[in-house]
Amino acid sequence: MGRAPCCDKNGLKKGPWTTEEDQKLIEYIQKHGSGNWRTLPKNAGLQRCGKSCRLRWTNYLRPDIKRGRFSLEEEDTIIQLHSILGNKWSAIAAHLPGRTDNEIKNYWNTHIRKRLLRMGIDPVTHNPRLDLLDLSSILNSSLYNVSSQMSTTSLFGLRPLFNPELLRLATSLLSTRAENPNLFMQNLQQNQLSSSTQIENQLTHVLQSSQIQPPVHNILTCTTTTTTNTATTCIPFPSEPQVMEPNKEPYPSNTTDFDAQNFGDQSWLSCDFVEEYVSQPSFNDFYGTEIMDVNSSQNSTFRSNDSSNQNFNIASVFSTPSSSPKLLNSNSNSAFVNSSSTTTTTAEDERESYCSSMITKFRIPDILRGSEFM
DNA sequence: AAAGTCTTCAACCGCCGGCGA
DNA sequence: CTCGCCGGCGGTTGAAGACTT
Repeated sequence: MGRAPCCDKNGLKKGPWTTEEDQKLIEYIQKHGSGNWRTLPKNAGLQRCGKSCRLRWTNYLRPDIKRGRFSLEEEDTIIQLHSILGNKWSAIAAHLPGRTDNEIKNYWNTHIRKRLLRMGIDPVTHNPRLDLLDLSSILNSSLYNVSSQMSTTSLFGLRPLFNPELLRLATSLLSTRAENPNLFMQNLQQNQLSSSTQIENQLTHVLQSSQIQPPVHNILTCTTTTTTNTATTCIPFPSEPQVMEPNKEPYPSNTTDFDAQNFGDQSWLSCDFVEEYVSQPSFNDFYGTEIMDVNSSQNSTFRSNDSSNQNFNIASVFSTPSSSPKLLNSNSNSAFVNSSSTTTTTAEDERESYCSSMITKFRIPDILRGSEFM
């Protein structure tokens, strides 16, 4: 049996709303509330179907709707939530007060999604697009001096660290963050150490299951590019967390390509897949991500808003290629933005850089920092 | 200045799940 | 239990404006 249409469409207006129609709808809802959408248009004197009225109200006329460009923080949140929730726009919108699911969906499709694609990130999986990466150059480099035993899955996406339960908990955590930031931060702080340890254990397990010995006391690096303005996230692994002093070089500054090196007790899991890599305070404020900025000018600046934050995470084990042709398949037809440091930086570029750093940092381990996941 | 192309986003469409009769 | 209604959701469309040639 076919379903009856939501409303009789005969004689009902479609298309853009006029200001008069808007006014009628607003006045009616202010008086009577937004109860029965089916009968609302008739009662309000509108030649529209109830669905259209509801859409107009929820997506445009509602007084609590925030209009205007999305802030970096909002973008940040959208990307994070999308990596967890996928295209659950209403769920994402629930975490962004004043933004509608439709608006977020549009913004994703017209801005963020395209930007991720330009940066070689699959907007669906939030992983680097392997088809755009020159895998041979990566595998032939000194990256993970462990021949080819590590699977690309664990190599790139840390997917093995993910499981549905973690996803559920991550969602829960983010809800907590939105609803009660204080509680969220409290939970984070209470569990920093255990989280850190357990993440390391998980990674160790992954490595072992891949028949790879954990690179204790060695620096595991990728071959660096000659691109300027390179930044790298370094993760002590698996030694104890440590604090990097600002402007203190964690490794020889004149080294741009270092294979397994021993730096005393410091063990680093580092990566420099990304070239344009901008640390963003907003993100660090929340996740406490530690970023090591490795400029070819030999200034290795450790950026952290909070020097007391001794957290380290396994985030950004893989950063994202955004500008270096070396890492992308030159035969690819995909659009490619070469945002070298000599290029004039636009607002969009900045967002792209921010997006790059953010999306990279928001790998699974960032989520795992939350106590609830352990 | 005009034509063509691209981008944006409000609005529509169809499907789905919850709920009550 | 089944059916129909309703609200909500995600995917898609297309008009309008912006941009390029």
